[in-house]
Amino acid sequence: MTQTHDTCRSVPKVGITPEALLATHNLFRHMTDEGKAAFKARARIQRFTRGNTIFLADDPAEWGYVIQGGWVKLFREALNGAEAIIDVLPPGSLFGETAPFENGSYSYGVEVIENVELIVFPLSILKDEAARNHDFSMAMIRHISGKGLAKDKETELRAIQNASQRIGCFLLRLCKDNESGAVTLTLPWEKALIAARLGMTPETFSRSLAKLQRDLDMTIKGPVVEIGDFEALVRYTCSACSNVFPCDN
Amino acid sequence: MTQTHDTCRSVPKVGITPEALLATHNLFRHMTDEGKAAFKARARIQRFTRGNTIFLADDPAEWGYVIQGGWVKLFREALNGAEAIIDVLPPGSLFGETAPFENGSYSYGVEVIENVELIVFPLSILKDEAARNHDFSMAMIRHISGKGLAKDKETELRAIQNASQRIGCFLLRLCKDNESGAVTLTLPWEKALIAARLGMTPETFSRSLAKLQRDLDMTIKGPVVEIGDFEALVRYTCSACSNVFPCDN
DNA sequence: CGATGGCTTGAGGGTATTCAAGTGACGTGG
DNA sequence: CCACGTCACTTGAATACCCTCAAGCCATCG
Repeated sequence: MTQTHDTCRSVPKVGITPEALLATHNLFRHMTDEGKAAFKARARIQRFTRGNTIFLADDPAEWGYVIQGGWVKLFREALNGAEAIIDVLPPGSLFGETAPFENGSYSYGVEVIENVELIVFPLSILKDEAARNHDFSMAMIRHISGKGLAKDKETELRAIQNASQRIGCFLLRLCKDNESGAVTLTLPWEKALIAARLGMTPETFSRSLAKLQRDLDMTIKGPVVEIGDFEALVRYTCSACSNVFPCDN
Repeated sequence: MTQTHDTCRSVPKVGITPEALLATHNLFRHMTDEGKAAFKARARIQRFTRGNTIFLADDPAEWGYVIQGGWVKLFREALNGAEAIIDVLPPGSLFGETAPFENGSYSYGVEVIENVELIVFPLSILKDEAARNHDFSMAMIRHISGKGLAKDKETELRAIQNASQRIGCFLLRLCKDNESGAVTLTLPWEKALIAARLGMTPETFSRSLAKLQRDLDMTIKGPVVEIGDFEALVRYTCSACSNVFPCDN
């Protein structure tokens, strides 16, 4: 019954091969054979351990990355040292890929929060591909637009939801759609990291989770969360959002 | 000396003609002659008065808009009535244009905050143009990427800056670059709206502005702000940001 | 066994919010 | 011309929310 840290928090390690990526990914699969060949020839696997910095904001952007396993955080840092977490990315995510279409520099820094394995590839491949392959450039438009949508929703949530509601929202998104009644799920990362992702301190996270436990029918044991009344959580959380569950993002 | 509301808050009315837009705008100027002809044939001028809703989030997206004069706010609304202001757009801005590349619906609502005059055009023109014109699709990638960058910065500022710093940042962006010493400027909209745009209540805005007046060398008379020591304001504000003034956005 | 790391809990404080009242400018209508 | 209402804004008091600093718990691991 007692699960170890590793199993209970494990998230599907994607471990996708460059070949599979090129065949299935909504962006990469639109590349020409020529581009795919270049990708296969030049893509490399890199590993970084927790705490390492992959790149910093404003670094000249030369490489794009696909996460095969592990987690990274995207952040921006103020002159006074304060840090804003833009996002936390799970396996399967792509990052750095929009830089060549912005100003040629990364717009955020990336740090490893759980040992990662990455596919690294030169951004020139994407840029060249977009320049010559119209189908790919259309896919890139959809790709970037989708990111913009997600950012708008993020802005809304941070503006409107309080700490407990943000946690509730996070939990709901961990569930498959159309759950009801009692649900049990496992937090995918350290609580401190979820807290940062949700824009709060670990202490606030802990207290707000305790509040959810008190007010709604929930039980938390370590990383395992039992939601007694799924609908109640939906009511509590989604009242402070423009979408009702199940929402798409 | 006493300026009326209208003059003191007036902002350059762009009043750009569809022709000029097609010739100069970073996105539109990449259209084919065919697309430009379609635009000219089908673009219309519309006027809306303050308080009117142009469209709501999740409405099917059929029209794109260019602001010739006036101001609008982009917002998302939660079920409980809370409203998150995504952005406030000045004359010259484009909105609704990314919807056809997202899911075909607008991702935010738009409401008029100061009587506007808009160029309205069918989004099918953009979609068709992107489908057949590679140059245009590349321009669209740059266009959307730029928006994404701005959103990341916005996230950073909301996370890191306190109310007074956000106001300071807002004031600095109203200034032309390379100001120094003493500067006088005029708030472009109602204070309550600026407050909402900056993610705070009107009361907090008022108090935080008073604090700036106290702590830095500033004087506020109605919508007129006198900055006594520009550099001091820069120091105070930009310490909580990853950019130093003058920043680009 | 002690050290460590993840997490929780407590106390105290700061910032922003809400609710409420009040001011001053402006316009309207008697 | 003045009374009145409206609107934008300010100010005050009480409160909610979250943060910081600090201590403590507990499981894991060397």
